Amino acid sequence: MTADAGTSGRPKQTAEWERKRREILDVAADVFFTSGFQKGTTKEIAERVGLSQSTLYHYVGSKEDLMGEIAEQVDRDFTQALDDAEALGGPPRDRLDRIIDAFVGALVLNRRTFGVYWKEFRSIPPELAKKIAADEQSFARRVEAVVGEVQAAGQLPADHPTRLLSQGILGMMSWTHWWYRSDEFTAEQVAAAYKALVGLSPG
Amino acid sequence: MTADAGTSGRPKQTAEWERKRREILDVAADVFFTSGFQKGTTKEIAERVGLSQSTLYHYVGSKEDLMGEIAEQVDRDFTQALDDAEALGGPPRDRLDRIIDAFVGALVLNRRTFGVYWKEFRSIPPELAKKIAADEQSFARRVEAVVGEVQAAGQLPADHPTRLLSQGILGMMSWTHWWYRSDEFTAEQVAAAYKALVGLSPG
DNA sequence: TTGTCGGTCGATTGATCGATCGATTACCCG
DNA sequence: CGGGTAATCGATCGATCAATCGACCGACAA
Repeated sequence: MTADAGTSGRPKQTAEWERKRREILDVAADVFFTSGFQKGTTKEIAERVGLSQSTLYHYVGSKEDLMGEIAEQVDRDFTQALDDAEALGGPPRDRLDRIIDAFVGALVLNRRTFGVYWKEFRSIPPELAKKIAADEQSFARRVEAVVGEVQAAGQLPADHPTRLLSQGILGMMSWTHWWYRSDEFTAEQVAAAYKALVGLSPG
Repeated sequence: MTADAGTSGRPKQTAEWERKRREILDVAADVFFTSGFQKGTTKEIAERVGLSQSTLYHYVGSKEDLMGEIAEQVDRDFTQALDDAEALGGPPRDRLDRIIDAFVGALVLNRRTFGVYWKEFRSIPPELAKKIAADEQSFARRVEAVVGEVQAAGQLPADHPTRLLSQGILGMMSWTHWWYRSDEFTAEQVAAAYKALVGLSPG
């Protein structure tokens, strides 16, 4: 991936170069979010960054690479949020509370990036997609484990499969990307409502 | 849309013709679901129905039309499910119960079609997309109204915006299309778990 | 038998777009 | 100044596909 290591090496301008790269990624996420991966053209991305279409390829190996890096970012955000939420320990219900806070927070902060991730999952380079799918599954399993503990503690209905309750919670949160507009509610309000909805203590 | 009423009229074979049309729509939904609207080719659709790419155009006006009709189907399913659920009346909580049952039921029954609807919403012909977006909004408002009543009845937390609770429930249900596999759980199990999760009486 | 017409196909067209190439300019180091 | 390298661009290539066109076939009616 990432047409890395050419023959003589990549530019040293790591300062400005990396900054521009970041900008390209951001713009790409926005373009893919509004137009989709296939319809969003490299020309549009390039021009919004102030480059010609061909110059874009000095910063990026291919259009697919762009998608790949966006997905990797989301992947990292997922696990980071979960790690943070679980690091503090405490009773199961508190951990689930924090997972919801962290997940909703991350999602609201990067609505477009997360949206691209879900809507355009098929456009991720196959190799990378495999790894990311595995990560996502392990993510789901970790959440499931916490939900299971909450059930055992009697704070969620125990007479239903843990997997279903867990998927319900994950879905509730994930779906936020579909309707959320930043001028209506804060991430905290959303998270608080979700926690209340599943019978957890409000934020 | 729907290159309808040409000059002299469409074929009379309404029997076989309509049957083939239906088959094309089904296959298209499947192709779009697995490959996406842009990547899924008319050639693939045609061949899976047993026609040549060009012959497909005797049954369909354009690729966009296919997408449009898939979306209209989902649109109808949405409102149908809601109408059915509300027709019986009764206390708010019962109505919300039935909405969840109906929505999850419809979604599980047509996973691929619903998935296409959400992932490829941008590919719906603009004119139609406007109408469908309006329908979806009115759908959301109707659910919101019921959720509000349930809150008023003290069966959902009242200290959170109705809209957020409603979106949470809708999201939980909608997301099902992302992970659901028919060989693990039935629609009833899923619906029951969702109802329990939001503190409603189990099915 | 012959004419019509629905259904079918292969070939082609036309447009879009990702990616490459060669040339030009700007910048830094000696 | 002057050589090298990064960054930029315009032009172009090559591939993909939706959509059209013209021809053929077979059923059914007169």
